[in-house]
Amino acid sequence: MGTVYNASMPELPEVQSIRQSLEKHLIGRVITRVVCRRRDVVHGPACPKDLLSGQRVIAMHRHGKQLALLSEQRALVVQLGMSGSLRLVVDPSSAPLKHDHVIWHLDDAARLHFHDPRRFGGLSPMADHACLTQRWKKLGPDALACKVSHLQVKLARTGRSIKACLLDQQIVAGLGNIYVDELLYNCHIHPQTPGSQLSRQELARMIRAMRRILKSAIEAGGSTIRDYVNGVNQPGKYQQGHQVYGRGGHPCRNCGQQLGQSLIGGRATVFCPQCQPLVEKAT
DNA sequence: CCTGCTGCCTGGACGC
DNA sequence: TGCGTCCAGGCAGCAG
Repeated sequence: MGTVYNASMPELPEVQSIRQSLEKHLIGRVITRVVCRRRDVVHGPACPKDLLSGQRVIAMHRHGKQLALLSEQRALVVQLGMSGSLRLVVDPSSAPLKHDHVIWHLDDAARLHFHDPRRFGGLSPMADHACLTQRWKKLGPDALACKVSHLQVKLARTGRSIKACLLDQQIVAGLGNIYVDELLYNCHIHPQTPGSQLSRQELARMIRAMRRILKSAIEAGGSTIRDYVNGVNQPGKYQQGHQVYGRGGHPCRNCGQQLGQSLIGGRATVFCPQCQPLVEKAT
């Protein structure tokens, strides 16, 4: 293998796995106390009530890569960035880890720890549910619910590469570097293809592939690149399904040609030059 | 408005 | 062994 990656890189499937693993432990619990060990991971106000202290968790939602804990009145958005995780800690004697920045104490004696060594993630308190709705309205639709017509409209007049477009959370929410590369490989589309050049048919194929790939990744519990685990310490298995990510310079599993690696849309990008040719289209 | 680029941040890999 | 350097990437902010 080439580069060994050292981050969990939570994208939609990983965030969904975390949500699914935590939901049953958190919903219905009252947060008795919140300990904020690093103020700067909270964006905006960080009073105990902003972090849901004294409130009952009534739901856990997800949009794209963002999670939200909801109480009766408020909400708290959790963004994992690229190294963030949420961990349910049941053993009352276990000490917090070095980068456990926020700890929620629950009424059943369990705790929820927000851990984020690189601090690209963070927490955003929402005064009410409407604020959360408004925040998520600014993002594109969740990748699992994205419609062909939406992509067609958003990409119609853009000059950006399809890779940059799919990474843009305002166009579609939930994809990161891993799943965009996997998706484009699956669809035989070169990552540098201008977004506006894709036909409705190609976009329809892309959306079907997006759902298929994300769903199987969720079923596999996400991708564990190095140390990713869901909320209750289980790793994912989808990394075994990766066709291109982390395989730059290795043979394509479809045609055998060496996979190319370059910087596209500001990101390290792996693709097969033979299976994903850059098609020049007359304008 | 649109787009691309920079910097934030840590720790694992690698070279000397 | 230890130290310095590079690199990964989501996202906000900024410049052209």
